[in-house]
Amino acid sequence: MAARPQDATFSIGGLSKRTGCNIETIRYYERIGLLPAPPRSAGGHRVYGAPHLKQLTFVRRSRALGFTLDQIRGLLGLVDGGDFSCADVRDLTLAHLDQVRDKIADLRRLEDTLDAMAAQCDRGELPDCPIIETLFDAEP
Amino acid sequence: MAARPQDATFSIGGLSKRTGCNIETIRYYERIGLLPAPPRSAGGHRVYGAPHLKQLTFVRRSRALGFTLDQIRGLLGLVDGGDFSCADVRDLTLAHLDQVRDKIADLRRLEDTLDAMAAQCDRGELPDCPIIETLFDAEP
DNA sequence: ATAAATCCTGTAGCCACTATAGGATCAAGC
DNA sequence: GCTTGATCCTATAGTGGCTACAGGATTTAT
Repeated sequence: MAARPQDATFSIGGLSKRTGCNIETIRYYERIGLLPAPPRSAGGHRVYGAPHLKQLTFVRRSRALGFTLDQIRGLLGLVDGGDFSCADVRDLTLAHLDQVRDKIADLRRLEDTLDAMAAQCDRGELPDCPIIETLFDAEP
Repeated sequence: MAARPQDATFSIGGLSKRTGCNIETIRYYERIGLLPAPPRSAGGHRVYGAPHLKQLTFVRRSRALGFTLDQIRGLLGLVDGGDFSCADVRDLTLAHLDQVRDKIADLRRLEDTLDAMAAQCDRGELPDCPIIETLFDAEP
């Protein structure tokens, strides 16, 4: 019997290369229960397969989308439960989307303020630095 | 002689109320050298005055603008040096502004992706959850 | 058989705080 | 002057999400 590709196994280094996830981070995820502990070789090395690759990809992709590890745990719990509802997943996603939008709004305000500060400086030839003045004076 | 208002002193709690900065955070800033250690009362309580209030305001305001504590240390160093150049301050501000803009761009991409994912779900009546599918599949 | 690469565990560090525990001191009222 | 309650003190540990060692053991390639 030829080994099918989905039966392939690999070391933690292999998993790291395939996912772009740091080795230390993989072990960290296992420690905090975000990845299942894989079987070990005779010498104690971790041996991964396709399901681990899939789950780690899920975690990394979710992280890249800004989900916290706790939110990801929630998503994985829904998936693993089997009978998860699509609506639950959607709710989690929308809640996160709201957070992202809030953050963007915050940063935009920040951008405006910083921009205004730098612009004041542009006009140059002032006795004191207007940026420092702004920072020292209490309310915006 | 009547005490002028700028000679007023206050406890750490007073400084906290005046700046909105947590007491623990004030002590933390002192520990890491971001605020000078104030004189103490006979019993060992910290006694603050106007200059401390001014500097803590500076720190909090800079934090609110997203500067890291290290950047703030840099700004304070420039100010304390006395002969700081306005251009240096401006450079630091502009560098930070760039970082903020990068972050906004990142979050916008995130927003788009999350939005698209949620929208897929909206169309409903699918066999499997499209969000979960998306997260499990490798590249965006 | 050996050398180099990879792996193991355990611990500690990063940022910017926040939260406790277990006391000491202060300000106000009587 | 004394008591009470609020405030203060230090020291230590925890948060999230990793990252970076140290000091070995194992695997892989030659």
